[in-house]
Amino acid sequence: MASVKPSVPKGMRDFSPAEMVKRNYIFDTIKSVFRKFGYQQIETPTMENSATLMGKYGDEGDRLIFKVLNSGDYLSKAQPEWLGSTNAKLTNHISEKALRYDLTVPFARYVVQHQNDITFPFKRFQVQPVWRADRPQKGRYREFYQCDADVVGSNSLLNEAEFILIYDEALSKLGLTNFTIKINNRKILAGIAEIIGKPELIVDMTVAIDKLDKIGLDGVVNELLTKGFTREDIDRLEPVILLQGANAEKLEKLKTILSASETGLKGIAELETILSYLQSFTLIKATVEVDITLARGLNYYTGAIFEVKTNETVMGSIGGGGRYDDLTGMFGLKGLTGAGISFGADRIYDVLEELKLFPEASNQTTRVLICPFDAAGETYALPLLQQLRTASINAELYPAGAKIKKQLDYANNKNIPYVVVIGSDEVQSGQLTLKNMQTGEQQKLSADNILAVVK
RNA sequence: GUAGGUAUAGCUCAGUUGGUUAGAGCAUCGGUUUGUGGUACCGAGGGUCGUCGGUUCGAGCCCGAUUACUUACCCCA
Repeated sequence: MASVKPSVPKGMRDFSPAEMVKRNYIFDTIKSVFRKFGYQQIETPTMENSATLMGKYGDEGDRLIFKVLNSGDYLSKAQPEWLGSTNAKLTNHISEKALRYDLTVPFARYVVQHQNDITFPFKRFQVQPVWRADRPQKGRYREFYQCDADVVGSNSLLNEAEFILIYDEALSKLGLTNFTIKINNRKILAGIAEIIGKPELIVDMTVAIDKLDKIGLDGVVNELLTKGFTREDIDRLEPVILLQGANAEKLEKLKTILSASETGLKGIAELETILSYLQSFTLIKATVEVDITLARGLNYYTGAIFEVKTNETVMGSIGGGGRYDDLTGMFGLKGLTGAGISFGADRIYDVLEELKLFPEASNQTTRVLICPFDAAGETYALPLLQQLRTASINAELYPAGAKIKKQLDYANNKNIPYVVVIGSDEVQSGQLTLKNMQTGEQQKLSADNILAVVK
């Protein structure tokens, strides 16, 4: 067979042992916080039926879904007219499955499919990879992990307040000290579009004002003009998007501006309720900021929306979420409300790496390496090896036959702190040589004493 | 979908206005040291210079195409 240059597909990555230790540290931290707030873990399959996914993320989203080719000789069943039609239609015939694009839609499917077995409100979390056929760039991959927590069947705004507490606790535990949880409400955005008199352009409006801190006011104005807004519309919009002040202050001003919009006022009231819940709790490190320009792309959000940004480094958002009133409606279950949040674990990894926030000890896995000089030493070492493991000490035995130099190199590269050297002297005397790899000190000890020292 | 950048050893990269046998560091293996690592010294293996074509007496270098990777935009975690 011809040798193939080893490589992985675009936007996808291998993870080394050292990286996995750090990744698991992030996942474990987030999961433990989810559990603390009463969320239970589920998993869903890597692939969903295309029909489950398609149409849930907008046209742009559909384009970014990885489709999986049918098995078997699908072309033999092909009809001639398929080839003449659009790409999308042909795809429907030769691909019935697709890789999951996020965790929320599969979760909605799960809830509807298992509704009879679920006690509501149902609080679940899920940590799995998702795939997007996007152009990769910094902080964007084609395969990446999401850590989602969602609750369905409860319209209480306490859930939203708790999401903020979850963000605060998890990110603080990971060592971040300066991050902002931005909060907005889709109803407020709808109210603004209503007041301007262009409710049908709400999506274009939110996409444009979302870019305020990126392209500035002039950029936003230009984009709005190309999307069909007039000068007068923008004049009315400008005071809203430039709103300054403390959260309560912003909401008071908004009440005046949106006084004619019932929807808008409802959105404001919701935010006020969430903020009042938070007054009974103490946040560890997070700053909560009402940000009217926060939009979020997904079109199924209907109430509160969140986005988390770190202020210590340049990085896109590291988390987001919101409330969606009718996600399960797409699968035939009406009237079930839900809300959820997501952590972008891969981006959090990049941030912790950049800020050097990973704990130092996390790159040790094996605690003791036994280095035998010969086969006799190896045999002699076996009972000690088991004793160490029985005592819950991570231990390994370097197979006999290699030079000691090579064995110590191995211990070095794996960051193993203790080495036990066993040669003919040790076998004869029963006094084994224990070497501390950090200090270089050696001492002769019995097997029992070694256990006590390395413990 | 749009616009740039890059492609030379396992990895990170040098390589002069186009000139003879393409280099370094790291990594690997061996040795100095037959029972002791991280430092030092000596040595070895490893490259059809992404691919195809063109210009030229001569191309790693110039030109064209192509593929892959990458950055930014759109969109998004």
